[in-house]
Amino acid sequence: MGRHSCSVKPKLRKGLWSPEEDEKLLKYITRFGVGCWSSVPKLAGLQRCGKSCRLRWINYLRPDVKRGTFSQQEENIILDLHQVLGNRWAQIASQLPGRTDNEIKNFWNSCLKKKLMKQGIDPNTHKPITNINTCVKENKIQFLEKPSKFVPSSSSLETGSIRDTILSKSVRDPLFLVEFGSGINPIGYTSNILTHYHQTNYETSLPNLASLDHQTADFSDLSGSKMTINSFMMNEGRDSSSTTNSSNMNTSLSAGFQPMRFEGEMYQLNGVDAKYEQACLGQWQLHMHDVQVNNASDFSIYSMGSLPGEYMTDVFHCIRYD
DNA sequence: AAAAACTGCAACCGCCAGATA
DNA sequence: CTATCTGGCGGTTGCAGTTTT
Repeated sequence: MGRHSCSVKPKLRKGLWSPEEDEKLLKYITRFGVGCWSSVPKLAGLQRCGKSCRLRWINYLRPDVKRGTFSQQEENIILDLHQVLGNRWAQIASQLPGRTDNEIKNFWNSCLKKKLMKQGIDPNTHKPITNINTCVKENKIQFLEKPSKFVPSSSSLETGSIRDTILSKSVRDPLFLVEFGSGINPIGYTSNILTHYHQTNYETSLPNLASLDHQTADFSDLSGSKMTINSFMMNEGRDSSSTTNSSNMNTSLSAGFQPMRFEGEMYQLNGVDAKYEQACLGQWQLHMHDVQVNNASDFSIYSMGSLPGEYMTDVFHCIRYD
């Protein structure tokens, strides 16, 4: 049929191009220019199919091919265009002089995609990663039937079940769920949950754990249920340096940060206050991880919003995959 | 030091659309 | 109109170098 594949023909070389082959192709194109690719191998003395020659020229030998790391500007252009065009690499490449579709595709798959996901952005839609409603609809998760041993705070859970609360809340953090593999008893299980609270605009973002300020706090309720939260504070990917004191929760941040000042209650755990003074100038994130659930199937964390009296609630619920 | 795992990237594969016989 | 050829494209693979165990 109308399709062809160079691999069908015998005796043709495949794989990486040798410097000699490059030289032959370069010499040929330089002298005769780009024409009918199917005749190039024969005329240039190459044991390659025309398609392979074309690709080698376009992606590597072409004199205007720009190699090396992508600049921040190029990265931004790719992100913007991908949001509009999707995986139309050739169209994206046409807006970046010297860059090939293959190079952009590779850059996307190996770098940008991961970067977006770390920020909690779905690389396909460029929107915050899937919310719990989708997970529930797709039967990816299942709520434990066992009720919480914690008494939910009246402020956030006064109406409906915890499940309802979770389903109705707008999910800001793609990893706000405590997840357990099938067969794992959540009681006594230490997860590596990561969550965050984004002060300024509630955008979702996965934490960059490269630079963190760390502190640990233990909490327990009246029934003796305990959890340990190691919290990290960072400032939007910038290097951070801080000193924290878990007893008085005063935090000072310097080096690479916009100055931060703490002046208010940070969060409250199931009625147990964690007198964690906070507030800030500029963007910041709070990450919590290593949440150890000793005796609870769910718990909640309350964070204070940027406006007086504004509270944000994160409800965590132990979930089991089946 | 060696093996395993990971990563980046060049190249290949299969499909498609347009051109041509 | 149909068959074939060709170039273009996006998805995928596999190699080589690097990092981790």
